Amino acid sequence: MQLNLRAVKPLNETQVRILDAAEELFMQHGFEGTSMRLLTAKAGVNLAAVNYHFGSKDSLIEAVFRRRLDPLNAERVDALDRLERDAQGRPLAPECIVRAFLGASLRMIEDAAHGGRNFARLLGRAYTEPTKPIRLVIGQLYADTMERFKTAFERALPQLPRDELTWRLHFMFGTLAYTLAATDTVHLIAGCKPEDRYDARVLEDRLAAFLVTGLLAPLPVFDDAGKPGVADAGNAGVVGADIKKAA
Amino acid sequence: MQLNLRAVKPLNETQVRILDAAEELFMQHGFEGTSMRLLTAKAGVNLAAVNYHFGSKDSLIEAVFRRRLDPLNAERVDALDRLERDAQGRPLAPECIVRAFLGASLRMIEDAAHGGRNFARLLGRAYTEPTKPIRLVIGQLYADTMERFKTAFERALPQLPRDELTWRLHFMFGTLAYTLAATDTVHLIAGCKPEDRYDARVLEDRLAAFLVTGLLAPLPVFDDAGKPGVADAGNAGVVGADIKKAA
DNA sequence: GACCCATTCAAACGTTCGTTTGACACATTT
DNA sequence: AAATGTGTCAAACGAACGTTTGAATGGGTC
Repeated sequence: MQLNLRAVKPLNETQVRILDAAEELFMQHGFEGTSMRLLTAKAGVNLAAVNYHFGSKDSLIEAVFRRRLDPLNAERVDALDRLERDAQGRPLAPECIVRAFLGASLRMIEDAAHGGRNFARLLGRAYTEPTKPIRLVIGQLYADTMERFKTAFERALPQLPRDELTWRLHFMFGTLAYTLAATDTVHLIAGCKPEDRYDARVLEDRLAAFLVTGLLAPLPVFDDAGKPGVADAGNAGVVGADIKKAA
Repeated sequence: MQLNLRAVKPLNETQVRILDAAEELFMQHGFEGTSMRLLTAKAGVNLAAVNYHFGSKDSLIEAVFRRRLDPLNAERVDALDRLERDAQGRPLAPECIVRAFLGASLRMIEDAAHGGRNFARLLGRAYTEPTKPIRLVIGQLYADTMERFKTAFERALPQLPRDELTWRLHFMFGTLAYTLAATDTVHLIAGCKPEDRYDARVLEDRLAAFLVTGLLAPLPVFDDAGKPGVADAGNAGVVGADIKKAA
C-alpha cells in the first residue's frame, strides 16, 4: 500500500538524464529560476522531452524528490526498525535514534550514486521552500517517517514534555536541513576550510554530539529570573573539565 | 564608515508600499516566483515604480533585506557591546551571547512594525537561497556581525577547539534560520498547535536552552567504538533527574 | 505665466517562459 | 508488407516576464 511507488516502471535513460540535470540546476538556481531550455540543454535532450516523460515542470520536481527521498526515508525507517528489534522492548538511547535519522542523509552527501551533495543541498533548501507544489510533495513524502521517529523519541524520552519534544525535534530538523543546504556558508563563519573534515562519518559525529545534547537539555525556565550575566563555574566547567568523558 | 547606510534619504511612501509588498510576496512565492506586475498590483503602485525608485528587481531585493537587516544586526551588536561592557573584561557566559544573537530576530517575529513574521520567514529562507544576488547581499550584510560574535564565542569557550566551534555556530545559525523560516512545518511534527506558545520570549527560552546545551556538548569521538545501543543510566538520567536543576 | 524637478502613468519594447504540435525514425507486432 | 507504438525532433504557440519610453501631472521657484 505505501510502497506502490516502487512498482513503477524503470527509468528511461532520457528520464535519468533529465532528473540528474534537474537535480543540479534546481539546486543552483532554484525551481522557478531554472528554465526548461537550460535544463534540457544540460541534459542533452530535446526541449519537449520533459513534458513527454513527466507531463509538466511541476511533475518533474516531484519526480526529482521522489527518486531520492523514497529510498532515503525507507533507509531511515529500516535503521529504526533494526534498532527496535535489537532492543527487544527496552527503550532506545536518544543518540541512536538521532543517528538513525542523520546517518542516511549524511551518507548521501558523499555518495554520488544516490544524488551526492547536489540532492543533499536541494533537499535542505526544500524544507523552507514556500512554493505550493514543493511543500505538498515534501510534506507527504515525510509524513510517515516523521511519525515513526516522533513516537520513537517519545518512548525514549518519556519525561520530556510533549510540546518541548516537538520543538526540539523542530530544531533538530532545522539544523540538519541547514547543514545539508548551506554547506558553503560555513566559510562565512569560518576562517578555516571545512573541506577536509566534510566526510559523512565525522559530520555525523559532530551533529550527533550537538543534537543529542540539545535534545537532553534541561528544561528552559520561562521567567526572567536567574539569567546569568557572566560566566560562572557551572557553565565554564562543562567544556573545560567534562569535555573528554562522555559518549 | 560602516553605518553610512543609515544616512540615505528617508523612504518615500511609494517606496515603503513596494518594500512591504515585496517582503510578503518574496516570502510567499520566492524571489524568482514573484513578478513585478503582481508586486506592483499588491502595492497599489504603477508597474514602472519599482524600476524608477529602486533601479531593478535585483536592487529591490537588496533594499528589502537592508531595511530590516541593518537595524537587526545593529541591535545584535549593541546587545553584545552592552554585555561586554558590563562584564568588565570577565569572559561572558555562552548563554548570554546566544541570547544576544537570538533575541533581536525572535522579537522581530511578533513586531509587526519591524517586518513581523513575514520578514522573519523571508530571512530564514535567504540563508539557503542559491541565487547569486541574494547570497552576496546576505553575505556582506552579515559579515561584520558574524565576526564580532565569533570572537565573542571564542573568548567565552577558550577550551573548545576552533573548528568544532565553527561547526557548532554553523549548526546554531541553521537552527535559528529554520525556526524563523519554517514556522509552519512544526505542524508536520506536532499534533499540537504551537500558536499559543509562539511568543518571542518563550521561543527564545526554548531555543537558548537547546542551543547553549548543544554548544557546550562534550566533544564528539571520531571512532566507531562505544556507540551505545540502548538507553543506559547516563542518558536516561539527564532528562529524568537533572531536568530541573540548571539555569 | 514660464520653467523646473520629481513622480506617476499607460503603453509598448524585445525576450524568455512552459507547453503543444505534427512530422519523422525505428523497433515490434500482425 | 502493413500496422502499431514509442520516442525524438524542429518549430511554433500564446502568455508572461523585466524593463524602457514619452507624455501627463502637480507642486515649488523665479
